[in-house]
Amino acid sequence: MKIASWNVNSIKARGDHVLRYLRESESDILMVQELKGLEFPKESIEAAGYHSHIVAQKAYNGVAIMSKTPFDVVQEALEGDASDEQARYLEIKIDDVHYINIYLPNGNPAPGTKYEYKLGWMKRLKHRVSALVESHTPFIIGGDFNVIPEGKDCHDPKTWKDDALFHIQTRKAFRSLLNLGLTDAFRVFNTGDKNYTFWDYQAGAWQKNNGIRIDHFLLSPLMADKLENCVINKEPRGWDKPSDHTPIELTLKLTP
DNA sequence: ATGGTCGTGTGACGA
Repeated sequence: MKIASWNVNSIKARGDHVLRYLRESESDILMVQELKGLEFPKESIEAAGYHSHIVAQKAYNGVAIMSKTPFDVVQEALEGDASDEQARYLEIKIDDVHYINIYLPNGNPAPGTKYEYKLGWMKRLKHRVSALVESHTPFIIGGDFNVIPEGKDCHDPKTWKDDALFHIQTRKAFRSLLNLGLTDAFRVFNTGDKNYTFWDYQAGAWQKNNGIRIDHFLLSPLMADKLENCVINKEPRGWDKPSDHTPIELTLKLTP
C-alpha cells in the first residue's frame, strides 16, 4: 500500500499536477496541503478513481485526502482551541487505521504571535497523538510539518538558527512527539544529509539543491512493523510551474 | 548588501 503526502501550494494552480501525480504514482492514498482556496477538482479526481474529502478556507491553508478505497472522516480539526478556524487538520479511518493529514503552522517570525500559535498547535497535536497511542489505535501522520528536525535536514544550519522551522523550541516539540513512540519513516531507510522536500522559488534554490526536509511521515508504534519503504520523489519539483514542495512516499505492508 | 519568487485576489500578506 502506497501513501503519499504533498504540499501543492494551491490546488487551483496545481490541479493538473495532482492528477498527473495520481496517475503516475498510483498512490492508494494522497494527502495534500495548502489548497489555498475553496475550489477542488472533485469530479476529475473521482474520474481518476479516488474518493476525496477536503477541509478548506478562502485564500489560505487547506488540506485534503484522496483515496482509492472509501473512508470515514474522524476529525476535521485539531481539538484544544475552539477559536482556531484555520484549515490544517484532517483525520480519516480505513479498516481501523487512522490517517492524519496535517499542515502545521509555519510560525514565522519567531518570536511573535504566529510562533506562539505554532508551538500551541504542536502541543495540541501531541495531546491528540497521546490519546491515540494510549488507546492502541494504529495511525500514521503525514504532511507539511514546517519542522526541520536536525541540522542535516538543511543546507546550512547557521542560516536557519532563528527561523520558526528550526528554532530549538520547534525541534524540542517535534522530538517530544517522536518520544511518544513515533517513527520518522524516512529516517529508517536514509540517514544521510541533503535529502530535502522543499526548495524555495527564489535564488535558484532548486538548481543549487539548497532545500530543507520539512514534509514527514510519522508512524505509530503499531504501524512501525508494517513499514516497507519511505522515499522522497523529487520528480514533480522539476515539472513546469512546480509546487515548491515535492511528494514524500510511504509504502506499508498492511496484510498480516 | 540587497533582492530575488510564487499564489491569492486585486491589498498586502503569507510562505
